[in-house]
Amino acid sequence: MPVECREKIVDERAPSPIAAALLDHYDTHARTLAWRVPPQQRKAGVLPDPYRVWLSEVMLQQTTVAAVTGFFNAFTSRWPTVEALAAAPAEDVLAAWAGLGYYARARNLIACARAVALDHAGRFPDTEAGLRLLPGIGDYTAASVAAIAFNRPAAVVDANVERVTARLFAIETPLPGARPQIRQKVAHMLPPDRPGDYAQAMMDLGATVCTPRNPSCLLCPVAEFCEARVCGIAESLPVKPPKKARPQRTGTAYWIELDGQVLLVQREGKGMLGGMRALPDDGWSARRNGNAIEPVAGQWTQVGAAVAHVFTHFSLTLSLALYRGPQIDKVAIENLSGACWWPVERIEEAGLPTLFAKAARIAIQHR
DNA sequence: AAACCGGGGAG
DNA sequence: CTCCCAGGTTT
Repeated sequence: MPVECREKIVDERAPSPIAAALLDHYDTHARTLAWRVPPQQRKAGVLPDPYRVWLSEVMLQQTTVAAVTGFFNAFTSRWPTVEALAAAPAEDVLAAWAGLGYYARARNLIACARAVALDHAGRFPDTEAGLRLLPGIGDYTAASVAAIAFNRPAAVVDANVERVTARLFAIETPLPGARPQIRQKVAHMLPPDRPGDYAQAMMDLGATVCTPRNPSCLLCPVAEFCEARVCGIAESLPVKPPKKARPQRTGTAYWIELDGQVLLVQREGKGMLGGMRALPDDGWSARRNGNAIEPVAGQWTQVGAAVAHVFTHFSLTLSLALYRGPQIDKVAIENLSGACWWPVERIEEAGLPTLFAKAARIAIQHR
């Protein structure tokens, strides 16, 4: 990198002109999102409901705005308050989460709602440290709820903020090693009067302008301060560690239908798709292929390579086997762990994760 | 520090 | 196809 690129563009001791420019841009270009208060109210100093901020932040963990919006609206319509969510049966909440992924979030969501309702009289802690103690709330979520819902001066660092900050200061240290430096920069620029808007302004910029590929530097409100842009290296930042190869696994799921009902199981509480309803399967996992052993003896019809599905750390080719009889002894089959019969006509309401929802769709076509 | 944990949209 | 997303928990 040329030496002149190392010169600081901004005097870090003064109130940050970067933050000021970000806030100005946010005031006119903020995204309209379901969990935000309307601009009119926001400018009048109205803060959003902490329950809605928390719920949105948990849903948004490693998940795009587009994927979250429908789930957020469904959850807040059905459970308008943290007390309502805390009082809901866990299986209802897990079923409502089906399709959103990372199901440990849903399990922690329930635990957190109940902790807030029972241990905190239904009020979310209003400090970063207090929030950080709750299940499913890590450094990022604690900071974001503290800043956005309570206007606390917390440094909010998500993947957007990492990218924006790495570029602004031309930080070439690979992630995650660069995080302490990034956090320091974010904290140093933080405007004490508007921490929540500052956090959201950074995230909006990362989502709409300072994008991973083809950033729109010509439209960027802080382009004049951006060291990476000056050096022509914006698109190459932040530097990320190399990804690992994804193993390919095979497995089988089993469709056992009798009298208009299909046999579902509830998966073990932890691990892959933990706690979710599912079709019985042959024990496939990220570590190994399934054993292809049918759960009960009988006549089966194979639907080979029915579903191709990609998880974070492995790919799965799921075969499907349909039971053809003879009539199953219901008492015997119900000995399968977590087994229950579910009406096929209401399969959409079972809350199957996407993998099994795909398999069910194929099974219904082939029965 | 590294592994584990979903799913979908963008390019 | 590859990349990445308002990360947290566990080992």
